Amino acid sequence: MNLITLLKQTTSTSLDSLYQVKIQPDQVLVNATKPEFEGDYTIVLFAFVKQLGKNPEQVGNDLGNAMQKALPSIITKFNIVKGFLNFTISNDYWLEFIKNLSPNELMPAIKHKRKIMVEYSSPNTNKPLHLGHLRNNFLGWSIAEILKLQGNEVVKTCIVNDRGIHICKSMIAWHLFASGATPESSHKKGDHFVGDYYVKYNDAYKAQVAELVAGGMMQETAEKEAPILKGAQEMLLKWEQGDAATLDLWKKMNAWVYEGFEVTYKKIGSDFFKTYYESNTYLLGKELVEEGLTKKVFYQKEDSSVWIDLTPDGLDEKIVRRKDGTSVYMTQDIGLAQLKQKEFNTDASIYVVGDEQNYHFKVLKLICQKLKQPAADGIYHLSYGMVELPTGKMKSREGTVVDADDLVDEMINISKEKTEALGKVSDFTKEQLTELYNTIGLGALKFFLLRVDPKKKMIFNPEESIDFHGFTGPFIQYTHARIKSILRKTGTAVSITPNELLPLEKQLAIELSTFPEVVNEAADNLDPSKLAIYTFNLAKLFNTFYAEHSISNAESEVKKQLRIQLGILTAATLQKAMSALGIAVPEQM
RNA sequence: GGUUCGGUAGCUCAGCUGGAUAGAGCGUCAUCCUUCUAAGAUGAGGGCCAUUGGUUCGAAUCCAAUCCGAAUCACCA
Repeated sequence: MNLITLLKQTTSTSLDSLYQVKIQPDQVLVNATKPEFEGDYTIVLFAFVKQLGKNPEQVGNDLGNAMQKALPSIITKFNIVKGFLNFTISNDYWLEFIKNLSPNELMPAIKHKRKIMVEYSSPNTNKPLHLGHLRNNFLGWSIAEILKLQGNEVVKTCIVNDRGIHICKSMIAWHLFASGATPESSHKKGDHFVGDYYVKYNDAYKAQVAELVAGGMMQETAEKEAPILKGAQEMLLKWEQGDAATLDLWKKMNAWVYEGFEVTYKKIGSDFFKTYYESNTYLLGKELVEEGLTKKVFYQKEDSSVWIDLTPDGLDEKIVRRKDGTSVYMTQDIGLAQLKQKEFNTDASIYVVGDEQNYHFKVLKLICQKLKQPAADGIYHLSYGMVELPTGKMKSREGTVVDADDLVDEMINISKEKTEALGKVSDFTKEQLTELYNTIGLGALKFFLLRVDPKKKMIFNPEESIDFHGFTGPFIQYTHARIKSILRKTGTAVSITPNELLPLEKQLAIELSTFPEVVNEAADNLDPSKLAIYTFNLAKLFNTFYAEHSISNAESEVKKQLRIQLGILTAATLQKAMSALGIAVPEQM
């Protein structure tokens, strides 16, 4: 059992036997003691002094004595400052902890394992990936790894948005302006090539609207009448009717995009167990509309469109089938949720989607619940904030985006420059160097995007390059490499014997002991930033320790053994935590 | 207008299930490589925690109102 839980329980039982008062262990607040006071853990007494009708000094003394008696091998002493009861934990307890912790078993599996689907990435096939997609991909990958670390089975999926009017826009632009050009002929990555035509469409559209307005047309009418828009709409219609030429063009252009995506995904390390294509799923959910009507969850208006009334739940009315019988986005999503449930039978399904769709997912879950879909309660939306530029939102069609490929390449280049300037890896082969640059560059980028609370929007300034010092991926990678360097010299065979613990040694042990809780917290909140912060704190603490105490040149052999073990455990914990963020840690850098 | 989310150091962010003197990183200034990797460490400076009121022994944290910003409330996806 972990120490904090033990302290809470013992507090509860001690108070019961002292005063015959029932206080649940959950109600007991146990904190790490502030450094300026003596002790390791603090129980806040105010919470129950009132209930007991005694002064804090009295309660603190009684409780302190009772707890020390109950846990003689753990609590060595206690003191009371105002309403705070500070316990000092015995060195033996921490020594045992350090001795028994295995680098291969840092994370005990949780009791209730689940099968969880994580859907992430969801690209559109009319443009290349940008910085916002990177946030999505890193979050999705990381939350999947965190859930796996807990012992869950995870299925990663992706839904590709490969049809619709926006796809037809780049198609019509290619049709009109490309005169047969291909990614090969223009030496471009396929997704970028197609994305260029999406921008070209938009430019042409704007020009046409302006022209119509200049000719005396109302702005609003012009926006509907622009010939290129008409062309795109016509293409969509043809696509839906299965027109062979249109489908050929669609397939050709999508294939270009997939080829480009594959390169990017490989580089950033995203993968999927199954990929769904909207062109296959956009008709799903039709039977569910019928079912909903029978169950009276949905109702039909005079024009025969079908709706659900969510006003009793504090939301609005929502359409689920148009009057022409076609389904809407929501209907598809309900259908897809049902399909995924049939195929994988998961306990929970996490959708990694931007916060602009908060409302959509609230409604989706609610409708699924009302339809009594088996997976309904397990729907979670990992909602993340947009990545914005100092000038505002990124817009693909305006071309004001930070391109994913460009940014990744830039990060790798910077890591190359910095590594070369430091000159610490002269013994590396060319392949090893390439791998190292990738590891560090991507590490910096991933950490940068994962270290903040997902639900907060973030501003990225392309003028300021992403840092390699301080609260960053490379800092943690560096700490890991440094420990490994020491361990290469000292060896890793250790035997821990009784020993006095210095404050920093104890602090390291305490920090290491909280790893499982942090993983669980990150998983429960779908928030990898909790782990990122933890790795930083651990690395920072180790660096302080490193500057203060020598490992290979320790005061005594006993100390050396102890510190080697602390080094092993710290390196392993950093490696585990970082890999759950999708970041590799090098042996040397 | 309704709903939701946010406002903490010059900048980027932690802390938010109420607890001791509000913490990091970057940037600024100063110190530390003949001893395990200086992508490091140590220290200084920097704060009406948006505003006002309330609850409480105790509020950055909870409640209410106000101000500012964002998203959303599509027969778009």
